[in-house]
Amino acid sequence: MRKGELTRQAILDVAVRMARYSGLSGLTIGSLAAAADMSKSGVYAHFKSKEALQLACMERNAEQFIDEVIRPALAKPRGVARLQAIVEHWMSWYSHPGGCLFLAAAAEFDDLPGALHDRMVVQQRDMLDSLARIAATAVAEGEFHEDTDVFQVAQEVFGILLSYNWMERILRYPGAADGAWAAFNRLIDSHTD
Amino acid sequence: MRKGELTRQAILDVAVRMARYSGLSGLTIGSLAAAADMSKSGVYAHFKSKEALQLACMERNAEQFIDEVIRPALAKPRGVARLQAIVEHWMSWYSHPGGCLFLAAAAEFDDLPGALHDRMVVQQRDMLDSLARIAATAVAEGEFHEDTDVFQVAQEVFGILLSYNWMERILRYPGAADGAWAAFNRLIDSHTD
DNA sequence: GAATTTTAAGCACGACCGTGCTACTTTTAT
DNA sequence: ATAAAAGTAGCACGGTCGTGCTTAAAATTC
Repeated sequence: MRKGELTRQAILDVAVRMARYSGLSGLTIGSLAAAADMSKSGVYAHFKSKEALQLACMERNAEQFIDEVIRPALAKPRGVARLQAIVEHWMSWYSHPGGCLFLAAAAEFDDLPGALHDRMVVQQRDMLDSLARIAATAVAEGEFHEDTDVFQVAQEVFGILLSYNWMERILRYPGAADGAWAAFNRLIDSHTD
Repeated sequence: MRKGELTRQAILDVAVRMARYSGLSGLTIGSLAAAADMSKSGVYAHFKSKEALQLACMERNAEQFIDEVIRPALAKPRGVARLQAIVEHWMSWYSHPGGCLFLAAAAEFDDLPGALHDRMVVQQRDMLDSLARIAATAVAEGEFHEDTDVFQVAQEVFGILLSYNWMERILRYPGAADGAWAAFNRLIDSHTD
């Protein structure tokens, strides 16, 4: 019982790493088995279907995101410092080899029905909510104006992150990070004055 | 000779529409043939390979983008008005059924080598350059400060567009458009004051 | 209208897909 | 140590993939 869970996690680690390159749909059980040094049926037995495997990848990826982005940010003091911390770690997150699986999943399933789509939307909403919640601490601490729309802040911060991702890893534009921080600082200023 | 080109274009129209949902990798010749009411080999004969078909889709999509986004913007007077116009049409572009093929391609090929990746990067760069070039007209017209970094503006505008796309079509957040325009206006203000 | 080129379908190929079943080996519990 | 359970591989299935070749129909040119 314990051994099984162990290899299951090992498989998932490989699967997530592969899916960052090929996407969740591009992931195949055959190539995954080869990469994990197992037989196809050996891998398959751990997930009752391909869709279950894909969903498990999404969950595993979300756990990693929490570990690498959310938790480090929550360790910082509430307010702007925490907001800056999450942006910082988020930018590092984007530089994972193969790219961000959240973004890949969003592009893959954005207009297709199904369980994968639904889970993806929930995860995206959770990520946005994390940003909004942290922005709210800046309001509570008196750093942001009382009437700040924290969802607006979340949307704009997310935009900064997304365009950073594009400029950095697709266009390989050297000024991507500087540009992102400049935009971020102006955003903060406009809400603190 | 003429009839062939005609059906080729018809096939491409269907292909692009399908690829908006499934992505360029998810597009298969079998399903494309079915959707175009042709045999697999009939479709295949118009493109010597799957990769060629995918590249042709990218080109066709780019043409449409120029027609629906770039050209309408260029019809507006140089400067902020033109910048606002391109954002407006760009936002409409994103609401195509299935989503934006540029974004899908970027997510699919961002870290994979090959001709599709290379073409995708060029197209993304062209889009960014269009934004920067229009921002430059705002500088030339004296609306933006002399020392404005037009690539910085392009990056930020692109971020606004990307996050709008996410909020609107994935999260279905009703305030997405308002949020995007609020961010846009603040961006303009900070460069004009 | 005849000759020729272009377009499309039929068909077959090897490969790989997701999925199950069966049998054997390894791990766990007694 | 033995019995039970869990994990893994082998193998086979129907299906679809991209790709080519061959042949009939259609469109174009003379």
